[in-house]
Amino acid sequence: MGPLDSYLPYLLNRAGARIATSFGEEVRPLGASLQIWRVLAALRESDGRRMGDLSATTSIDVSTLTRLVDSMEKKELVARRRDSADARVVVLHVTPEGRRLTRRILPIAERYEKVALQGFAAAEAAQLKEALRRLYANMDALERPHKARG
Amino acid sequence: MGPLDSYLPYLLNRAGARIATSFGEEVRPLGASLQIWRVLAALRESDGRRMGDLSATTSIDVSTLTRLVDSMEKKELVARRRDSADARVVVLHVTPEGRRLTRRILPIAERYEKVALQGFAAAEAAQLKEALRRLYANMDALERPHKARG
DNA sequence: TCATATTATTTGCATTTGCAAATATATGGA
DNA sequence: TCCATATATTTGCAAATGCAAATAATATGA
Repeated sequence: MGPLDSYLPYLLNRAGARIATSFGEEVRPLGASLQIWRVLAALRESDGRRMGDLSATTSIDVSTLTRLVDSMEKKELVARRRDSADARVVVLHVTPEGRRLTRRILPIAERYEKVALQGFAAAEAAQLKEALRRLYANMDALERPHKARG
Repeated sequence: MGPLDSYLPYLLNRAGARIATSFGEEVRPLGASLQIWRVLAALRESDGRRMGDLSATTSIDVSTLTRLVDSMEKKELVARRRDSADARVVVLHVTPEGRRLTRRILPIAERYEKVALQGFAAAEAAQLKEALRRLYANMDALERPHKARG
């Protein structure tokens, strides 16, 4: 392996960690955290998702998610509901308070996207995103067979 | 903000998390972890780095790093040494045992790079890496002034 | 229908994490 | 020299994390 800064996982982690840390600092004064935002963003995309689904889309381990959702329920940001069709399933819904917080964080999130891609032509940005999707999909090849991914 | 899967920080985190989780599972049987690997890889690039430097290049918080290095010392993978010129500084050196572990992990790391970039033309891969470097540098714009980055 | 396997979520528990404060050393003036 | 400030690392402590086991409900098949 050559120099670190041509090693893809390194570059990926470094960029991701930097955004994550900085973003976390910014939303903290709002009583939020990066992980809280991830859940809210996933619910904003489609409300009433189940725990396992949320875990897959947020990349938060499902056991960690359970406890994160506990805390979010205490803050009245979301509400758990048992699925009527399949009682094993728990679905999450945002509350008005959750929507309010989401609205406050959204502009920050948009700013991050903008700053991160500063100096990128639209086509370059699109290319980068597509590459990240491809890369993610490529990892299927290493996944242990018993554990599927969304 | 549009759909999650066109939001860059989301794509970045998702790809990074997936590689990280999978890689972590693979090196665990070797008695290592992703974070241990990050430190070893940084030292492989240049041995005898100080804690703050290592923290910056691995994206591991320096207080976390202190304790990680404690555990790595116990495993005899690295050795702390006080800098003779400036006694505040601690520099880290790999031990033979550390080099042995590094050699065992290297092929795994190389495989990850290969798998992640499967189907990418060389030029595409180079482009992606360059984009990640640019993106990282772009984050300077948001960094609070007092806190520099390497 | 009963036993067994499967799927979804939570819990137990030890480890890791990261902010803030503490410690240790260094540096640059009065 | 002494004091104030800056820099490097560690520690205290509470919270977050993640694996494995436990719990709960459903589906399958004899």
